[in-house]
Amino acid sequence: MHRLPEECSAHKPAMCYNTARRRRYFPFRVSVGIMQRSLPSILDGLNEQQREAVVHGDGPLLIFAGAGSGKTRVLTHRAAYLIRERGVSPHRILAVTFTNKAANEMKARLRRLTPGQHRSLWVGTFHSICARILREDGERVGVPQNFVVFDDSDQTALIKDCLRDLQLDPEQFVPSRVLNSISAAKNELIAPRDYFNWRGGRPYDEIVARVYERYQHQLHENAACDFDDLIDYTVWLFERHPDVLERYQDRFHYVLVDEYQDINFAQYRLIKLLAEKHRNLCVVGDDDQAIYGWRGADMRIIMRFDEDYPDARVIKLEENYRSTGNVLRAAWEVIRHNEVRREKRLWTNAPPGEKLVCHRARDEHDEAFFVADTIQHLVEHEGRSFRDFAVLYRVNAQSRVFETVFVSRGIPYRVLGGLRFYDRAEIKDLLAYLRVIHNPADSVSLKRIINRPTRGIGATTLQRLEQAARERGLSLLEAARHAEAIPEIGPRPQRALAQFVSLIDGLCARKETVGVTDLTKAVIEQSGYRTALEEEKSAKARGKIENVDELLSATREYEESAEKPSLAGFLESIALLTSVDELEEGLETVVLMTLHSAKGLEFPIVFLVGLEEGLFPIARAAFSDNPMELEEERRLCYVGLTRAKENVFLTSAELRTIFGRTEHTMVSRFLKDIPEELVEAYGPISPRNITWEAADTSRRAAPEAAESGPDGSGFASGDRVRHPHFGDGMVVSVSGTEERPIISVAFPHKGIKKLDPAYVELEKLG
DNA sequence: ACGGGCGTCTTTTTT
DNA sequence: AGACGCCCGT
Repeated sequence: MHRLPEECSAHKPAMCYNTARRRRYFPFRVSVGIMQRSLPSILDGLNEQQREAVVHGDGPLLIFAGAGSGKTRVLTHRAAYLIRERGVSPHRILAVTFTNKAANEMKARLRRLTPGQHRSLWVGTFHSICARILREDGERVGVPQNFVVFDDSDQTALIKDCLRDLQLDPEQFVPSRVLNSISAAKNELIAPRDYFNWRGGRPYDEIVARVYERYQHQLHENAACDFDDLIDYTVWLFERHPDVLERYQDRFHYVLVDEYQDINFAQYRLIKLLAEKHRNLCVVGDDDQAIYGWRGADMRIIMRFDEDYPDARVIKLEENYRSTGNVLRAAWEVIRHNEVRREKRLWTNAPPGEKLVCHRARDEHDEAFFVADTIQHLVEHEGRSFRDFAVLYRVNAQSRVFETVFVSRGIPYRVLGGLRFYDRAEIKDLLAYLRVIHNPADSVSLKRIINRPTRGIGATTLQRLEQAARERGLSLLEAARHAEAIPEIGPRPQRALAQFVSLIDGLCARKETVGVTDLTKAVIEQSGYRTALEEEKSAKARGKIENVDELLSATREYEESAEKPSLAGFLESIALLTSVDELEEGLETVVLMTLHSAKGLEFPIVFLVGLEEGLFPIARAAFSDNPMELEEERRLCYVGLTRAKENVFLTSAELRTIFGRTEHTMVSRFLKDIPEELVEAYGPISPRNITWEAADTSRRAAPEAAESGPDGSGFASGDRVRHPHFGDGMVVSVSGTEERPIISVAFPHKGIKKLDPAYVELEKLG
């Protein structure tokens, strides 16, 4: 019998901080169900619109599915309906989701609705589906069969190499920014040679274009794709090889796409090509929940669906089954301020429920105390469990204070999206070994491990080796294999290299005969990795050894659950894992995550924290004169509010220290959008460790009451000022001493400037 | 070749 | 406040 992990850990008094523990490989292990006597009905319990969407026949269909309107249900029931009632072979259906978790959930539900048939249905994320297609047919566009997927850190490492090769100053051309530009181009299917014109031909763009070109070249040399390549190469495969496209078109008579509001141009193109022939394209989305514009998603795509397909059926799902009336009303009051949105409004039969609670804390510690107090109170006195709560924040950096406070209070919690298990250095090292074994051309991974653990191959040797590899057109491993022919490398490093090559060769020889777990074991032992850690004898090293052992249970788990386990499959599934995929359900813990990660999830009680101008909405949007950025922030707020089934707590801090800077804050404008009658306010509370009852007595009428302009400079947060050079801006904070205040002013396009009024003439605007 | 220590820089969200 | 990179001493 397989013991599910929650059975083991649910009643442990200790917390399961995910900082110490790997999360399970598969977020969803669907428990083996009892045999279905009779199939669940497909149409029962659906409302009129849902039913309409499910039974829609052929032709394009657009479903606007508001938050909590039963979207997943409609999607799965539609697939089941096609299979059971219309005789469509599941083999002919493709369903594209945003996360693996959503894909797994859909599979699990389909298993119940169409037992025995669900297996041949393709469900996956854009990236996993494309990876699968490229694995099959990628060679037609130059993608080798054993390609690897480069993650974020691989990409950055490679970009840095490219900058170095082109002798560009990484100060001037910040790797992460260059990478963003390249990614933006790839989202729009722009190839390196078109980049310069596409961007408008500034001198900077010419440089980026050269880096882009080199980067692509290097990816190719490494037999690697980055995330965006997976989509782009598949589109190119389809565009250049109509026979391949037709094969897939004929396979997938029905295409379903979830989260359509968050797709980018390349993904749009891909879906368009796939669905072109049969035109049975069903897309589901909600323009009010479009929150990925910053990474190339284009909500105009969903807005224009009915222009693209004039015969499209459009169905709106507006009945909400998740939240109370008050929560829904609050969400509405926020989102209705957006200009760019389809007309629609969620409604519910549910009672109004409790009011939202708002609290303005003194600083971020008090904010965390308030959240902890509230959680403890509700758990102790109102029968709530820790799993009922989610703390949602705008930026990951906010999680730390909550972690500290939760640890001290003994509140069990998990943080999503921080440092993932697979991002840890020791795990990445071992994965790099596996990747080199799988794909010897992967020089980025090889560089990572060539001297880890240290084996006498230092920076100088590596440099010489790379040089030789470049000159001879060899991969790093090939160059290392012939190290004795490189005169620049001394005899000692040559021997070390020879030994390293034979280590890799030995491991490669075993990859065909042993499973992933045994191979990984061999890597850990033969590479000397474990020995090196054991010799270190520090607490840190012991933790690493634990993680290394955890990796072995991950491979074991993979081999048990995968249909056809392989090294390639294991590596790929890790590369395409998202942070929510690691959210295991049913654990008795509070969950902390960003608002972005929370999309698609729901919790009885939600804390929306850090509701401050400049944090949420984030500074860039708050002080930008591009209203679209603010609209995206507002949608993010809408997403946060609609995660709650029963209660919402909204918090902010008067003083916030973040990234080592302390600043006075103003309450978020989103909070002010919510009508007073929906909100009750608590605070401010000054003594720490207050109890809920204490907070209760310090109830105040308005949360903004504590806002003040705290100094003698004549300037306060929120003032509009005119600068002789920068123009008009808004004071966002006042710091420094009372005699010598320093004022931070946000100027549109120019960012936030720290100004000393003693030197600059600042005119206060009425 | 290697590791420690110091200084600098960065901080939106992530498939 | 933390991560990272660089430089220096061993």
